[in-house]
Amino acid sequence: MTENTQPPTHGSDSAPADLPTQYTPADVEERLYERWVERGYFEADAGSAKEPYAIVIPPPNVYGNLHLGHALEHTLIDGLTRRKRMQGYETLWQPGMDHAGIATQNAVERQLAKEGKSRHDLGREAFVARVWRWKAESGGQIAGQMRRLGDGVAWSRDRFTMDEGLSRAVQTIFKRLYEEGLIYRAERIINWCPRCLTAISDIEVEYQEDDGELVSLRYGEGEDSVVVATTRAETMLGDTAVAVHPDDPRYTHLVGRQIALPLTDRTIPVVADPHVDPEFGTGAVKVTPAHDPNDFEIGRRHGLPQLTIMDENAVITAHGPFQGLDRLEARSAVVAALRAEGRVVAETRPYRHSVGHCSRCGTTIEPRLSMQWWVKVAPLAKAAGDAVRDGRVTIHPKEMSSRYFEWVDNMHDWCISRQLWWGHRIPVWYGPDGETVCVGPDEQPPAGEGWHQETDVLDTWFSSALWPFSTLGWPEQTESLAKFYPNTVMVTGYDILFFWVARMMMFGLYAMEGEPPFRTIALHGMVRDQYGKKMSRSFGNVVDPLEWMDAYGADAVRFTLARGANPGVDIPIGEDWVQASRNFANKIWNATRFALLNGATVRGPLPGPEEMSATDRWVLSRLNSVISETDTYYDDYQFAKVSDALFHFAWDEVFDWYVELSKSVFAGSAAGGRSAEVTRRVLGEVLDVTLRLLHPVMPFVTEELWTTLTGGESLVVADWPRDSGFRDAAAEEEIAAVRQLVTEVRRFRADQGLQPGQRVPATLDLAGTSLGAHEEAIRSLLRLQPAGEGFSATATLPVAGATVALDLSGAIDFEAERKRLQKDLAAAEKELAQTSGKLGNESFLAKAPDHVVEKIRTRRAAAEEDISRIRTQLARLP
RNA sequence: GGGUGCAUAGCUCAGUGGUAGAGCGCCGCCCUUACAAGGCGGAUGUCGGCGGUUCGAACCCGUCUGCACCCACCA
Repeated sequence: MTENTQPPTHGSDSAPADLPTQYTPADVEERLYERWVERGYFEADAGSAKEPYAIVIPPPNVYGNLHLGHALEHTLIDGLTRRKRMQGYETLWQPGMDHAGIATQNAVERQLAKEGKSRHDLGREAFVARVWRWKAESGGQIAGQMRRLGDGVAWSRDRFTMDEGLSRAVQTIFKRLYEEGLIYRAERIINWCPRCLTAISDIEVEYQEDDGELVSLRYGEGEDSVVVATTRAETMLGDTAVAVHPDDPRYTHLVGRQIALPLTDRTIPVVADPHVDPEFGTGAVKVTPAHDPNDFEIGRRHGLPQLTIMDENAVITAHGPFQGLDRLEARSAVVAALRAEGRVVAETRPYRHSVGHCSRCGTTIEPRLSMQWWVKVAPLAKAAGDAVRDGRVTIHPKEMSSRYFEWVDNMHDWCISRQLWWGHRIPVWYGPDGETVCVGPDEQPPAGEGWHQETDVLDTWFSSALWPFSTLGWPEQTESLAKFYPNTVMVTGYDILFFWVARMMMFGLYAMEGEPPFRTIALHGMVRDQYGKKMSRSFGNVVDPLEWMDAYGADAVRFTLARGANPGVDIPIGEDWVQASRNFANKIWNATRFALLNGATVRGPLPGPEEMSATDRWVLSRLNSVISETDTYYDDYQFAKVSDALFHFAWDEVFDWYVELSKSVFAGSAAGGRSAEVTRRVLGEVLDVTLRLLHPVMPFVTEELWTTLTGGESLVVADWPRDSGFRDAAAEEEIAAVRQLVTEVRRFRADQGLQPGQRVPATLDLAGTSLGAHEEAIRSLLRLQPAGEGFSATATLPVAGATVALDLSGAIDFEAERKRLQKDLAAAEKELAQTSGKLGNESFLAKAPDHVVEKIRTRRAAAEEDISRIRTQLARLP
């Protein structure tokens, strides 16, 4: 590794030609990642005396693949942890995966379906064994993708929500909650997915506007009849009442009476319930307590029977002609039957309304009465809200807090039981005489005739909620737990604020004696396509990050994502943008290559300010500003700004100007006394620091270049740069003047149609400016030739206090120049008028702060100068 | 029905009171010996509409319009 670390000597022909002219990610990524892992850089030592910095990975679903959203999340987490590691923290990026109960089970069931089998053919045990086998393959894929991305995770600590330790954690907390009455079993209306055949929680239901039909039905006869409306006509078979508002005069005569329910031989009561909105529809509501959550509540209030008319497949079980029909078939059949009886009032009407769908399979949810396990969330949610309210936990960006509170403050009890096979089986045993025993991790389940374990498993988010401490060994009081809990930051998408973040807060605070699971929640947005559209399989705009990494390298993908990552805001990304980042990586590569070819070095102390030229002092002044800026943005999770600041500093300042200005020094033509030695050292310094600053976001290309440039061991364990405090405003101004001069003359050249490479005889009068030292550099950048004998200027440009006289050999296009100058003059005159207007305004002078007035004065002076300069130039034109 | 946010260059977005910015795209000229995945130069905006506050508004206030998202047990 040290062969190519000797900075080559200037002028040597054996300069490091071993660096190819283009950066090829495939040549370095795998090699570097292997090296990092082998050397254990990413492992975290719980026994270390260093201050801890811990982030847990939002565990990817084990059955899945990493998509761009993961790539974003991992880029941000990796960036944060790499920087902190460089800053000397004991850094843990905890890896792991989630068993993703329902999603994984569905995926494996689909697989089985292809073989013509169902999970019931295998039986529970064999099915679960099969999922485990599949987990081994699929999980390996995800790990591979993470390595490709460069994720600096502590692989030795890899965890899985279903592994033994985490299962113990689940059992432990379940038992505690159960014993404290915070977990209970109750029969209620739940969201039932008739395809997945399980209950799901409220947040697993996605509401969509669906087209349905609203049917108005007449119940009862004559005076005693009432019209109700429904979009789910089949549920009328389970109606056990009609409800009206207590104060509704239209129905007072009916309250308490029985009316006939069509299609059945039953009569049902009319009840008065304040829940009914008299303004809505007819002001009368059919009540189906077993199939609608509202009706369930009304039924409870009035002691109504709960009549279940469908089975778990949403097939009608009620006897009669509808038995055996699916709910949708039954819907039209019921409407037809009612119509035949003249019960349908007016025409049915198309009706767009919000309908719940299973977030896993899209099937329409069927509210269903059933016995389930619940977490009583009120006390837990209260604590979770308070931790943010009192500032123990901070949410970034803070606007997202309101969403968090909205949910935490209005949370209903959490249905945690799932009628699935893949997941943590609920540790409760039922006895022959109706006993119920909750079994802790180290306890033997009750033995004997008639005992059996609950068949339901837990909601997958139950174990995810323990993630920040279960991964650290809880319930054991491990060294890791002591060191890395609470985690420093939770980096995740705002879409799982409710699913996951709020629940980690609840369980973390509960299990860890009031210590929240993390200090800060940093929320990122969703990755979208280049037009800002959501990526979805059905729309066909989903991108596999691996494809882009193959084509442009991991750094390019990472940099693109980071550059778009404004806190909490969605991130559009297109392939063009990844290309642009790849170009940036290549630019860094070549700038470093240039530096190496010219003997840039990091050895030896940095020369003192007095030994350096203004160019050197300028770039170092800027460098230190950028270090400080980078820190500020990182500490505020402003990844877009970090990336943007570094991009512009590196490209626009270092590569475009410092490197260009140094060329004349290396060419040995710098007459202004710039020392090549000093320049080599400063260039080495600037690149060294810039590569360090970029490393968290672009780990591969920076590592490869930095080790070559400095001979250092690795950027992963290198020190993070510190702002030395060095600033040189005078040098910054001086270089700004050089840039202005060069740019303006270039513009003139371009306007005159001069070939960029064409050398033009010229004199450069820098008297009266402080730019004397830059003469050679300016000449070289502007392709100016020394003016020989008999030089005669055809164009003279006063710029930035200097004068450039050029011999264009008669090629000058005076008209074009006159036009341009006139345009500039107009702009300058407008500026003068504007600034003069302000300065002539009493109120402005009286009320504006001094620095603003001063600025306007400066602008006016500049405008005046410009005007006289341009007039001079115009006057010189023939 | 509530809540939050957004409307700025062709596209995607920064910019919270003092001369309108970036990336990509576009136009022109160049293979100038680190890089054509490059260099240099250029064009482009009534900062969604209307009012108000202010010496001064993309920015603060009101209002209108159009989007987006979240929450909610509207038959």
